[in-house]
Amino acid sequence: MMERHEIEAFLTLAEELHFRRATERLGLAHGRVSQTIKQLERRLGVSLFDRTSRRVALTPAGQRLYDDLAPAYRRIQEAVARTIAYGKGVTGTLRVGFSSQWAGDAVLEAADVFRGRYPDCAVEVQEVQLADPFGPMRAGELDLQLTEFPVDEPDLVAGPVIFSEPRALIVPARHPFARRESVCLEDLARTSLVAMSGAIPDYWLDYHYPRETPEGRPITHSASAVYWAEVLSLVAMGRGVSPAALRAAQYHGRPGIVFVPFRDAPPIEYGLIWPRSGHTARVRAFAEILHQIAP
Amino acid sequence: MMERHEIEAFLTLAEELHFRRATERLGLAHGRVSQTIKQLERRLGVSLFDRTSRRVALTPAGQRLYDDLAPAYRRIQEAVARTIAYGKGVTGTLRVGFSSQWAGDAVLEAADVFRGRYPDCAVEVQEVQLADPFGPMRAGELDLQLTEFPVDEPDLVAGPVIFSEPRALIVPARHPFARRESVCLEDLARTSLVAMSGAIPDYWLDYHYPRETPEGRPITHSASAVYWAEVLSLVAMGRGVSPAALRAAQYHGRPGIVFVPFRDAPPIEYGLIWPRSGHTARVRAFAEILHQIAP
DNA sequence: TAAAAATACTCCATAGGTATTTTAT
DNA sequence: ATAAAATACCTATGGAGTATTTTTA
Repeated sequence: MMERHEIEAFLTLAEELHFRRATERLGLAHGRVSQTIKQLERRLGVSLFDRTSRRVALTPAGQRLYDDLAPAYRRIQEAVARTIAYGKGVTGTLRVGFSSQWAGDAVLEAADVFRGRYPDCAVEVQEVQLADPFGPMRAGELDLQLTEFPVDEPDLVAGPVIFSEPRALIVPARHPFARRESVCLEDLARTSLVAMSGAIPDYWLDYHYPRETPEGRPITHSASAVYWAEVLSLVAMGRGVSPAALRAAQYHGRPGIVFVPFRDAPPIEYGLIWPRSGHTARVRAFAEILHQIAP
Repeated sequence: MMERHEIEAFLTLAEELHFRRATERLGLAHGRVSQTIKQLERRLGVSLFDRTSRRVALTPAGQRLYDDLAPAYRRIQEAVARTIAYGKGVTGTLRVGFSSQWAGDAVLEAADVFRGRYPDCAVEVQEVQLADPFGPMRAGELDLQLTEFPVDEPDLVAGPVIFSEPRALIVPARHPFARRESVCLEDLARTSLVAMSGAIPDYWLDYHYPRETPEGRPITHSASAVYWAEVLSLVAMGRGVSPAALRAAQYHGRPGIVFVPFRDAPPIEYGLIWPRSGHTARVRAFAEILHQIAP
């Protein structure tokens, strides 16, 4: 039979097709995977990889073993994870929120994996309005939320950044910027912004809808909106421009507006937040999955 | 994750529900399974078995782990076995013969298992006429044959006995023996035998259709047949009696004949034979399967 | 009190680390 | 000439063995 370390060395090498990378992925010392695979091949009596010092490829026998082994081993890993989860109490219901469609996509994908791994724990996913980003969580309706950073609230904890999105400026189609390849933050001084409003902390508004440029020029705000769709409408009506994630173009594209990438604005960062008193096993489990699938 | 030895200890204990038996089945020293399970439970953070010194039972978590783990681990074992088989060259086509229906049943059952375990090796099964038991093999048409012993041929190898069947005497329905509960070998002196004929060695005929009883009385032979159906017909016509496996009654019962068990004849033994030069990996693989499922 | 599981302690096989050599482009 | 795989050798973790103690029906 195959030992755990042999299975992992084999599967990893079969995926990487590169001894050094496989060894590093497994966190082992140089040469270890080479020895393990060699020993395995000796014992099974088949060569599993064709290799020179420049190229590593699966033999037919190796390919077949990989096809059979990979799903079975994954099932074992999941079974063990479920058992550990059972011990840690990953049961009940986990309610996860998201505040933009692309964050929602990531959450739904993670929820699928989560449901497979922890069948005793239900997951409910719901959207959170940007106008009141922390309301549902403070009302106890959410355990976890994937949302735009920065978040700095005394009763909430923010995890590490999960992913980040380049920023763009949404401008009316007839606006002079609409024909540009890109804009820069200083350009904001020559326009006025349509911002969000609602139960949003000042530090968040200042970050996403600044009042002055990096060089200190003032940025005027012409209008504010409670719903995201309102922002788009106001921009389309020529009432101003609005910064947003470039990726929003794919989700909220409509006639009358154009997305122009920023060439100097830092990307918008997205991460998980949860109540300070709510760092439960289910929250940790979901956060771990999201972290694995996000990059 | 779980190490191989942990998986095997867990699965075996889950099946035996008894530490000593599980330990013995695994061929380990006393106490080893206890320690392994304890360590596993500590690491997973769940108790997998409820146990006193009198009773061992799976916990719900243990039951779930078993249900998930057992099939996945079996798949890994099969994948590894297939890979080893591939290395040993269990590929191509294996042709297996049998010389009676009940041997055929065993061969077909083994062929099913074989096809699952060695998908790269085809199996062909065919019947061999008793009148020429070694012809097809000598003609190169068969790699392996499950047949009646004794077999003692210079160019063929006989493996161990796979199974054996009690003997009976087939008599005409109107024959005085037909009403008996059983017959003995000495009774043969008072009848005459319908025997097989053909390319059959003398030692085989003498064993199955003796010329004298254990006490030395002569046994007359009244007729001979080339096909087994012919033997039955001749007996039904009252031309004589014929020894056979008692189990033949279930396969070849027909009006006009009665099967009467022997109370003193040794059972007929069945085993595998193969060409002396043909002890290939496929032959070994099939023989091993047949040996496992036969008893 | 007897059968079974748990525990304490020892040993050694081997997984994993470090350093060097070989190979192929 | 160089990057990568193979090899040689060493170390130490932990799997397995032996002996003893604890538990419960």
